[in-house]
Amino acid sequence: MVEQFLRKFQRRFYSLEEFADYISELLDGPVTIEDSNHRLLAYSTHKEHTDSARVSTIIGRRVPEKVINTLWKERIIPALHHQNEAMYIREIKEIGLGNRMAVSIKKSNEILGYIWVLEVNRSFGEREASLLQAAAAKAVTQLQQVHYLKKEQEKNSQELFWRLLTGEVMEEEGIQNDLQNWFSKMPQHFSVVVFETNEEMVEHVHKNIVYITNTSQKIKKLFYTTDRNMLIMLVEPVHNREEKSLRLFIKQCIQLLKERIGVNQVLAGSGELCSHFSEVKDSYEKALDVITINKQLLPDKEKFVFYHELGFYRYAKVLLEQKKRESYTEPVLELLKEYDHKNNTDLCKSLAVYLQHDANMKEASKKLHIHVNTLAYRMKRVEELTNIDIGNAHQKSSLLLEISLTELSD
Amino acid sequence: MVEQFLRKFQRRFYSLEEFADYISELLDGPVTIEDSNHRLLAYSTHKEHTDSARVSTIIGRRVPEKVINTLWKERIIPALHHQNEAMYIREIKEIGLGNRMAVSIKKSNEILGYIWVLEVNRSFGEREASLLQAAAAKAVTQLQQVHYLKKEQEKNSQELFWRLLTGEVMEEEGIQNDLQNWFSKMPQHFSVVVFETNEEMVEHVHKNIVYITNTSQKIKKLFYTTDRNMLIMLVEPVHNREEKSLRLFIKQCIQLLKERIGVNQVLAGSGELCSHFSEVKDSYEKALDVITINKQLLPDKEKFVFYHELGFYRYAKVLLEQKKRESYTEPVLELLKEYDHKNNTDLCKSLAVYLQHDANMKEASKKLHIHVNTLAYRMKRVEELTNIDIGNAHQKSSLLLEISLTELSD
DNA sequence: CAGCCGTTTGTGAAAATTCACAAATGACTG
DNA sequence: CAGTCATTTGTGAATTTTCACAAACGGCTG
Repeated sequence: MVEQFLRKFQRRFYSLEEFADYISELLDGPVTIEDSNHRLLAYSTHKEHTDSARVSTIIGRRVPEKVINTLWKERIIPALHHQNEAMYIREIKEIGLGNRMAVSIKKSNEILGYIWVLEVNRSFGEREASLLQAAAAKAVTQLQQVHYLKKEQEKNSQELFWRLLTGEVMEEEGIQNDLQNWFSKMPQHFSVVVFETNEEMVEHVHKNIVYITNTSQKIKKLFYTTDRNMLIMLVEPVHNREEKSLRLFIKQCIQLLKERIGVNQVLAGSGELCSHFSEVKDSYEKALDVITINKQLLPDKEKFVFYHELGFYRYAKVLLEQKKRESYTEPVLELLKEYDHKNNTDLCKSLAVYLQHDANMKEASKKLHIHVNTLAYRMKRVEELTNIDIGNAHQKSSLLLEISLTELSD
Repeated sequence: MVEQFLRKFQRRFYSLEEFADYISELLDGPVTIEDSNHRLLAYSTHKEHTDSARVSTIIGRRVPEKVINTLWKERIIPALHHQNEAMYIREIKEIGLGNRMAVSIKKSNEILGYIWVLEVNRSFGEREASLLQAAAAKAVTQLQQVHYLKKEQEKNSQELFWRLLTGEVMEEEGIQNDLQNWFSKMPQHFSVVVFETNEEMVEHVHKNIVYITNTSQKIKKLFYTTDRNMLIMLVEPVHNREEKSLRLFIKQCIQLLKERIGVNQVLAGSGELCSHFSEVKDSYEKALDVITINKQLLPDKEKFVFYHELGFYRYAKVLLEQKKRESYTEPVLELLKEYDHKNNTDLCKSLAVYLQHDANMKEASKKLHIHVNTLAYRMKRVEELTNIDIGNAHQKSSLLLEISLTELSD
């Protein structure tokens, strides 16, 4: 059936809008065409009512993040990626999505975009699915030039970005000009974000991060480039609570990579937010520092996002160097380790968790799955054995530092 | 009168004991002769009863520390130092000291020792004072050879000590032999203690420290030497609670220097306790490290005694280096400082004291002389302004570290 | 000068933490 | 195998800490 409909598309369209309207007429429903990042490319004018998801998409010139997330959760987008046929999608009330049909626009397995048609007048069936599939085939040629232009732009942008990253921006004048050409509105605050994956799957993971970034509405991607297994981006938070939205974006990014493509080994880090392009280099280096620490943390530890969150970890390198150099072992921990080994106890870990939970007996004991009094007893024991005063801020702080350092893999 | 009694001492004494007995007969009371460090040199045999202070001195072969301290507090020892005449001393019940007369044995202003005579049979008056003064004059020649021998010994001991300090002890065999000749009983545990004074008064201060050390019964001085404005000692704690007695000794030493000669600028530090002479070098270096930190601490801060007490301060050097290098300022503290300056508030100091007092509102507020609720309010304010979570162990620890580092003079 | 805002202090109730004590367990020992 | 010792858990009372609220203060501004 598809073959016969292909003929219907053997004509020329002078714009994507015209193409959208044509499909709309054929299928008798509102049509939306998006690029691979769910940015609006074209939409049909159609008299009939339209669902709220489509309205927001058109107003915002992109599919709302919530809608994209739901489509992923419902396995609709993955399904569109995997198949060439058009898909019928039942309404999803909570995101204002009515019944519709969708198809992905693919060229040799690469996603170029999507076509959506709402079901308003006629019930969609086999016939409409085939029609849409034919439309998608035609769309490939329509989109390719857009796609090509973007790739060209990207190349230029990456060159510019590297100049910022390496601090090769001495001729402030020139770069300012370049940048003014680049942005319609100069970004106010921005930060370098780096993602690092392990060697395999680099390309796949990077593609997905870029996709997530492009569809994220918490931040705006200004530049991006890659360096071996690292993806480096300059991003601008959209909201006023800048740090927060940036943190949210990074956390979500890692979360989505896990959910959507099952990749766990992605580390991320952000440099400090800055407002001058001369600071980009510094932000980049700080982002790398964050990643370095995250890499050394135990797997179950909450990872850092910003450099200023590192606290004493920002000294980790020189501290570990000194520790290695002087071969002095903190006597308290040494003694406890010995005692633990000899008596089959767990004082060391208990102390660590206790300190990591801010000397909060309740929380620490919960974490350790022991009774509060048990922990209290152990801490009293620790005090007796090591002769430390557990209510002394300096000692506590020093021990926590020492414990944190020994926990770092090196 | 003194001159006429001098003739009575124009004879030869074949031992200090004989000399003591001779004085005892002349004055009709028990006699004790001590060296400059209140170590027993000789005592008369005398039938009459003797006070408990004298008994303990003879049993322990030295004047008990408590007695010495009281004699200092009562300004008796300083008086003996300053005058050449014999002094009458009223009984001091709490240390078991009966009425007695004393004189210092001096050679050109250097104290060589003391002679004590108890008043038991006859009441002492002018005549006895003059007799005792004459005895002291004679004693000079008696003690000089003891004194000379000791100086000789010291020279050899200092050479040996420097070999230990510089780790030039590769030929373990040889040094072991030397040491075995040196000590009747090989010391079990020992530590290097270093005192540092500012440039003026070095000699005076060092003399006093050595005196205090020699009279201290908490520790035994094994070796000592000096290096510019530093006094370096190897000491052995006498009691089983070794660390404690060593700490006590050092604290007391500094205390006594303040009380007795009004010197405030003395810094001290101990290395770690060790039990092999090959560890002496390391102990020495650690003692120097402790002093370095103590020197950098704010004047009102409690000073450290042992290296293992330094906690994170042991990393101070590399941390300060990195801070200087990277010119990154902790944003939380930066923000607070700014706010304080603009609004004439005291959030920075409040946070510092709060953290230094282990997040204990009551203690911190007491220290700051403000109401508990005021501090609570300020801390809430800090949280709002800087967006930190004050109940987070890592943040607290990091901030305390950062604050402590900024407080170090560099 | 009234009024606002940020700050400080006081009060007392509510919530939490700490502490003492008892009992049970289990490993190790003479 | 009884007994000791270190450890764990439970209970409830004592103590401390936290929190909300009111009131007052002082600098600043319209």
